[in-house]
Amino acid sequence: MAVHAANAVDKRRSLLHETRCQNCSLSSLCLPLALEVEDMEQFDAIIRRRAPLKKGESLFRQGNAFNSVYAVRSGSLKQITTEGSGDDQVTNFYLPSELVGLDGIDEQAYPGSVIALETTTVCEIPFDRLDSLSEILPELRGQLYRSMSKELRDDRRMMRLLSRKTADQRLASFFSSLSDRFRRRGYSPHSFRLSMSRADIGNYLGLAVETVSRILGRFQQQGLVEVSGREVNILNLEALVTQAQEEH
Amino acid sequence: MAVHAANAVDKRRSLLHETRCQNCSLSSLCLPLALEVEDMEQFDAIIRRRAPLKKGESLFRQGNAFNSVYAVRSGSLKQITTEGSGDDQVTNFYLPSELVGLDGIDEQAYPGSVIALETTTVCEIPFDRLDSLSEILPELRGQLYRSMSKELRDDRRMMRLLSRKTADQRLASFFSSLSDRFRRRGYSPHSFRLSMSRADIGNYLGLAVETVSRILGRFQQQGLVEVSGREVNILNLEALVTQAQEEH
DNA sequence: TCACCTCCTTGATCGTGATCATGGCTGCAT
DNA sequence: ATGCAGCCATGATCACGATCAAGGAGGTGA
Repeated sequence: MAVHAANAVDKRRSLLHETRCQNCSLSSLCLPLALEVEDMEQFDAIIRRRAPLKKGESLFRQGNAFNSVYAVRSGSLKQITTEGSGDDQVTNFYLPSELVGLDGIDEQAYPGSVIALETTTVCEIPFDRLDSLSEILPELRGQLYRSMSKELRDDRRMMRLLSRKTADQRLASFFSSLSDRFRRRGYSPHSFRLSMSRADIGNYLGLAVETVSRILGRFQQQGLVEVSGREVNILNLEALVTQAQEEH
Repeated sequence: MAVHAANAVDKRRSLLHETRCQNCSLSSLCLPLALEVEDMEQFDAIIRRRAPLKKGESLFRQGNAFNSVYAVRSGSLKQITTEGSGDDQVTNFYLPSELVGLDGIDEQAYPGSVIALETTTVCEIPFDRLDSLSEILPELRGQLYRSMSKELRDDRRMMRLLSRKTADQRLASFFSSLSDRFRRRGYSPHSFRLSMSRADIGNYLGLAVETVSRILGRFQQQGLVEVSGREVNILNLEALVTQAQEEH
């Protein structure tokens, strides 16, 4: 009987192209990374898989009630916060294994819209259940604290970038950071495809699109990268990292 | 016997001008805000009061091992992150009831130095004990999540400020935000003393000191504020808030 | 009282990156 | 093929705020 029920669940999951945390290639980067197998099953049980988002679709909109956080499974998304009329700001890009929505806990509403940059799948994690589970799984709780803490650190780095770095340094930072994030996820750190437009990049880095274009052109002339549309080849990561960290 | 021990503790505390969370005027803003009386006693028990910091002294330095978070009790502090040689960046100001050090959890080291801007007292909260206590006190855990989430939201607001706002808007934002924070803490939202220098403000907002000075002068001419050294009188908070939010 | 130091203000000039304007490229529908 | 739309590149000009320079205000110690 219990077996039947379990099978039914499994069947539904496989129909939706879903797998379990235990089999997920991202489990070493994702929230349950510190969990033992039996604990991971408990965690897995609270997760809701969602149908893939198509490019341009939103996971949620700014102001929607906060119920869940989401772990990116594949694809990528951007977070956009709007203030007043038409003044959009890209505040984050999310890659696989990253957690989306943590900034909505406080006000019980999402402070920005999150939009898929390509076909993207996410795992939905209802926050009240995550919170309850974090009560009995100290490792999970610790991981949640660490995730939020890391996001705080990253934000501080971003503030430094926005307030003290030149346009060149910002782009160098952006590309070396992307390269690093891809590397950690097992992709090539040298060759990848940007899922976001130049406009998104510029908006995120506090630069005009034209500036992004011009500087990418210059980087290419300097032999740092090879860019063709959204295909990127990093030729000299070393130099890019140096460039990103240089004093004015 | 137990009574004696308790008295001894009380005595030591009062010698150090310390009180308990239960009597603290900030308890409605601080971490234990959601706790019942008996729970607050448990929380109170893990807190270590520290001798006041004098102006310019540091609570901890960038890179120090992370052991505790701190709640500001009185006074104020700034967080500074240094990269390379001499490139300092002020990434935060902390006022009473705010939590310091949450961004150190992830790497078990503080990502920036935190320095008193005036005579300042803090409550030290050892993080491992806080974590343990958050296991049995769901309200405390929730409050911790909310604190971090709020900081994330504030960071996003800061990013928007740094990447899209003019110098005038940044200062208008800064003053209206300060005013609001003072108001919430029961101080006058119209009249207060800045504990940070113009240089600190400029650094924090991504502006040169000269620009800060000039714009404050202009605000004064426009009748928005009255500034004399570090004494601030906000004459037209309304206009300041509008100014801060205006599209370019 | 004076010298000294830090913090702040004000003026003049310069440079980075925004803005405006245009044209090319790519993909897509018909 | 053709037209259209979104995205990207490049050139010309402009403006905001940085930087350089100098001087004033206020506090502190000899």
